[in-house]
Amino acid sequence: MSKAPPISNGMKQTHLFTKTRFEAPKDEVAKNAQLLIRAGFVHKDMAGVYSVLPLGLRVMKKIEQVVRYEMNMIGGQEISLASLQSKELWEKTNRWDDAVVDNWFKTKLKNDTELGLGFTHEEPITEIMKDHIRSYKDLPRSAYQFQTKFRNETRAKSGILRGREFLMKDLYSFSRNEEQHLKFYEKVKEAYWNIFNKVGLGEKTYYTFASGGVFAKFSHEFQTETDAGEDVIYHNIDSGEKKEAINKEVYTDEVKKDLKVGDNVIEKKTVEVGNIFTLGTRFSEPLGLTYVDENGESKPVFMGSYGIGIGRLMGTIVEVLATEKGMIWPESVSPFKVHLVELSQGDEMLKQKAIDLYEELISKGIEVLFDDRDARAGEKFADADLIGIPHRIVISKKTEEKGQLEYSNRITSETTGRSKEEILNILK
RNA sequence: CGGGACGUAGUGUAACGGUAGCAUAAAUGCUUUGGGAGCAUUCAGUCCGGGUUCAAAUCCCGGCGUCCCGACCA
Repeated sequence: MSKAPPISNGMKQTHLFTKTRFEAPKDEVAKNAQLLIRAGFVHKDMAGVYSVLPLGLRVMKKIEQVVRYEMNMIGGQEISLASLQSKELWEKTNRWDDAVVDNWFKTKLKNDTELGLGFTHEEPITEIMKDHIRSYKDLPRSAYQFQTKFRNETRAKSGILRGREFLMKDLYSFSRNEEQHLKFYEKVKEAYWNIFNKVGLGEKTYYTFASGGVFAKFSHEFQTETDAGEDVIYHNIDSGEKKEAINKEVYTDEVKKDLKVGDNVIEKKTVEVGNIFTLGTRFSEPLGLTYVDENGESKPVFMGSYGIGIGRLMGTIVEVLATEKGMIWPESVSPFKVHLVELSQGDEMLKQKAIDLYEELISKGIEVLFDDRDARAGEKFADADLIGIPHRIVISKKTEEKGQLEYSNRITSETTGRSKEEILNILK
């Protein structure tokens, strides 16, 4: 009896409060921000701070869902950590001092107690795990969240790729020793590849060796090739299928020798879309997160942390896949699956037919953005190209005469007359 | 944080120290209708605070804000 309200699968553009705009704002140079703002996906509040609007939020949620699935598959448990951070906790790991961490946003309670706005969460998650990890039998464990991070960057840039407030997926792992940790590390690596492949960035992404910190020779970054990026990596051409590279920051003769990389490399400009990091006991020791092993011995937990910037990922997808005409979303993260465009031009029968089709698609569980606006064809097509939904259906006098609908694909630009059944088959 | 550029209707752009204009968007009407239409009418602007001057969008000082290059990015 009870049916989910169909409204959540569909959106009429006459109802959507955001508008597209023809021109990009003059103060945005980055392609990602220009297109996302023009299409009404985000709104810039101030330098490095963007609010997310309905279409943009749908993309963010889709990306989250792709990431969430992979995190769950490797045993990650979703949580939500607080943004307000206590000074005392961070002093224990020597990360409160502005001389050590220069991008804290700090604030105060009414009684002058100092607080920070979380820029990462190793400390609080470690503190929490002290309540729940006692024995080697409790390990390994991992937990992740999607949460807004605050970083007081000296310079925000590249549109939404480097902001002061941004949504991030951060995963933390807890293992009994390095060996157990590395097993999980490899699983995260695979999960990350799945994620970047699913969101359409796999081909342009490189598993990159970067500086590792205290407990590991290297950390690993997933770097996606784009001119909007701020990192430089070197990819060994001889490595064939392997999408591996070395970050410029560690590209020394010694490292090249270590990784058996010759001089046959190409330089690429990239953006860091993910990272995986061995933390070892950097946090568990100062904070006292220990477990007891089989011999009754108390040992510090061996940790790792793994991040993916959700907003940055959205921006990178735009950078990599968009054309001059507009964005192109892979189906996995598109705000809607289909863009239904009606060109009824005052023909009530045709309009009703379009509405019926809209409702039918929704009832079949297909997400539809319905351009029911009373606008000219050119404007509608231009907006559809800008918004970048992968499948488009046009219903018009022309299609009516042929007894067909028109289907076109944003990615291939292929446009064909097809029956409704054929189209439903494509959308399956 | 160092250097540079800049700030004019919702958006994008003009204006020598002397009438703030154009385009677009928005509103109304008529025409038009498969790739950002046409005509007419309307709405709408000089970031903030000082100073110079008969007169400041324009020159000077301070602030705020934005972008770019660099540094930084644990």
